[in-house]
Amino acid sequence: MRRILVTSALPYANGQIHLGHLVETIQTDIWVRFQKLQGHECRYFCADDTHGTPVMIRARQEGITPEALVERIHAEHLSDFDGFHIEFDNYYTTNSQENRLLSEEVYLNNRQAGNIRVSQVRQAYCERDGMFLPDRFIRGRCPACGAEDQYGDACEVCSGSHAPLDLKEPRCALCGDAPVERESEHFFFRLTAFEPFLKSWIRSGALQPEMANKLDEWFEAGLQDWDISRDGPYFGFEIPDAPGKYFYVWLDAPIGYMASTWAWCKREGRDFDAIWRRDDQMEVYHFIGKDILYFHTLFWPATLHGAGFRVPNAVYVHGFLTVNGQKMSKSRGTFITARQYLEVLDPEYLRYYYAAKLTARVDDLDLNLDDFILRVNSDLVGKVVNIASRSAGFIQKRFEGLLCERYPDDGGLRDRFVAAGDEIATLYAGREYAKAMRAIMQLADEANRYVEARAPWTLAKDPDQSDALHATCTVALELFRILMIYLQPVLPKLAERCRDFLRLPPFTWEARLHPLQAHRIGAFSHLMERVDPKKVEQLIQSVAPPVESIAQANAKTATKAKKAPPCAVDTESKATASAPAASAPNPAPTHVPAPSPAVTAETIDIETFGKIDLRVARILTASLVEGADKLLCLTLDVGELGEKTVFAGIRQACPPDTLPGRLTVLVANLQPRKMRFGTSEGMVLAAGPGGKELYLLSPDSGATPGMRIR
RNA sequence: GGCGGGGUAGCUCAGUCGGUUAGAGCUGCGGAUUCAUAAUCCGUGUGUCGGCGGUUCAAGUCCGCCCCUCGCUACCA
Repeated sequence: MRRILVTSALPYANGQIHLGHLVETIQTDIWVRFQKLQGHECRYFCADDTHGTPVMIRARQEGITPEALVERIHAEHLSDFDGFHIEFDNYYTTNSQENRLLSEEVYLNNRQAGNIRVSQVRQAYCERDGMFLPDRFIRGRCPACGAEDQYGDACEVCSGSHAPLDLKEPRCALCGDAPVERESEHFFFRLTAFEPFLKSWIRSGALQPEMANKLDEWFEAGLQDWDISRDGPYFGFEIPDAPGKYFYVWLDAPIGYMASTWAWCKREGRDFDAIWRRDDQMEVYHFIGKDILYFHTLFWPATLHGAGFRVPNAVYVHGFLTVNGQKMSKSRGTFITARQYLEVLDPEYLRYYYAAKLTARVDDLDLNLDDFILRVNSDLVGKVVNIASRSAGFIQKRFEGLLCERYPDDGGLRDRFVAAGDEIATLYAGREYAKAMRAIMQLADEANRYVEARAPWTLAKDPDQSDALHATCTVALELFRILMIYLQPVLPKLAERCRDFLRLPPFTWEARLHPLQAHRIGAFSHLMERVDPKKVEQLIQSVAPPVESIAQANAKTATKAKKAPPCAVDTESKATASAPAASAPNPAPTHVPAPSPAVTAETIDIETFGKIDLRVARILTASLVEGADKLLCLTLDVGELGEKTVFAGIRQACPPDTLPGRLTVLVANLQPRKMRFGTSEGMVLAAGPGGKELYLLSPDSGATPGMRIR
């Protein structure tokens, strides 16, 4: 029996779990469940990544302590993962005593070994907020191209990068004050000293070949020592012997894997040292997204090694999730949270769909919702569940639920099913789930062909053929049982329902070797419903952004440089699109909520305002939009500009019959936006938070359609 | 700008060291069947393998240039 420890990356404690996180946790969970099914001891650990500036700032904005914020998010994350049947052995938090002690130990051991050095660093400091500003918390004019309002690290317009202190007219993203330069002492981990170690670790087979190539690129470019300290105020662990200095969140985040293990060890009475201090007791594997490769394949093994801990056996990297071919983004309406999905759809649909598309490589994975419906329905309901559905009835009605006394001659079909298990196991173990699913579906096809060829419905009409009927259905249910064993890692709940129906104890991989004989099954009931396309449509609607923000996103895109650097919204999706701990710890403003209503948006000059062509418009018609529950289709009379068609997300607030004849305000020069229902040629203005609370703007009487508003 | 990954049938993807008429699943279409959640079974694909050029007896598969796309990168992890 192997002893295996598995982790998936730590989700950041600021933000919800979304379908991108789930690529990773589902991939990991399938692997873990498979190993358990094989009879190995396999433990799955994860935690929330809680420290860093974004959490601190958000807590401040919500008026609560970071600890309270982190606790609340922890509960949300746990419930989301649970909803998708992710079975952790422990889901912990990096803001724990275990994590503090381990972080200190990792640091002190490294310091003892001479792997820590101290340097002075000049940084932007905001005197009003009393803190050093991470790159993404400084905004200003790009030193290269002069573009306004750029982040401290990179320009979205010219895609150049720069030092935060080089920004022209810099200001604090929190309060708007100009930051000052201030020098501070920082602690650096001597990553450069670990190059030989890292190179040999990589060659030990710890990485997929394409990722090893990526690391070679980095080696060629030259490693840099790693700044592991941050000045207070900072939500994190204070560094020993260095008052006011804190561990950078990315130092203690992966240590959370160990902390989670430790907490579990205490609970279960297991020996932590045997797991993390020696590498002969347990294999260790990390599942991560490609965005956090750097941390897990350079810093992490190096800090572990430098501190005298064991290093992971392998790091398995997956790609990003796209939705309908596009990166996840709120403005595109492709940003789907775990919660939103669970409100309308069965989690096992998604588990299967992901499994059907996951490989051992780092390719991105596309969730194509049309494909999703077809595939799940066809494979799971049409093929697999159908086998049971079409044979159980006969067993129940004709044989009182009893299978044949001895497993009948099936021409070697069952033997082939059993034998295929070896290859399927190899595919699971190698994370080639897509190939495993294909192999299983081929078996399902065979089973259906078998039933077809034996035509039980014909046998049923002839009393003399009763034995043949009994044999046929016994075989079909046996084949079905084997298929469900193979699918259990992916579909644990369906497998459970099948076991209830077949009246079987929990499956093991070995259980496939022993056919059911003289066994009484329970009554068959629907094991799985088909995906309802209406539900998928409902999901799309629920994540669809309001028309206004579509237009905004569109306008933003239009003004962006050709190589479209991420806009604020996109940045967020990018950060969260893949995995977990991801970009989060790198203090990105992406996790700071929109400005509170008490603060105005960024100041603009009159010229910028002048670019917006606001017009008085008369609403001619207002109609409901088929298939959309928030939209109204308006036709507007805009005087000299003629008539315009606009889709407005105001349906919940404005009964369409109250609108015709009314005057309102139109943004006339907004870039037209193609929507599923037609093209929207502008946007009408309304105030309020949305939903039913929306108030359409009107001009005073006397205004006439087409008048410019200024 | 540099580097890297992609671009193969309506959709999602395979295509090993270059080699017979480029494949699979799903969809669509035609037929069969009716036990089954309108499920199943049989049959059915004339795709400029992103574009152009080159190497070769032979290229989706190698080389060059270009286009599109995603990502990495410029003391930043």
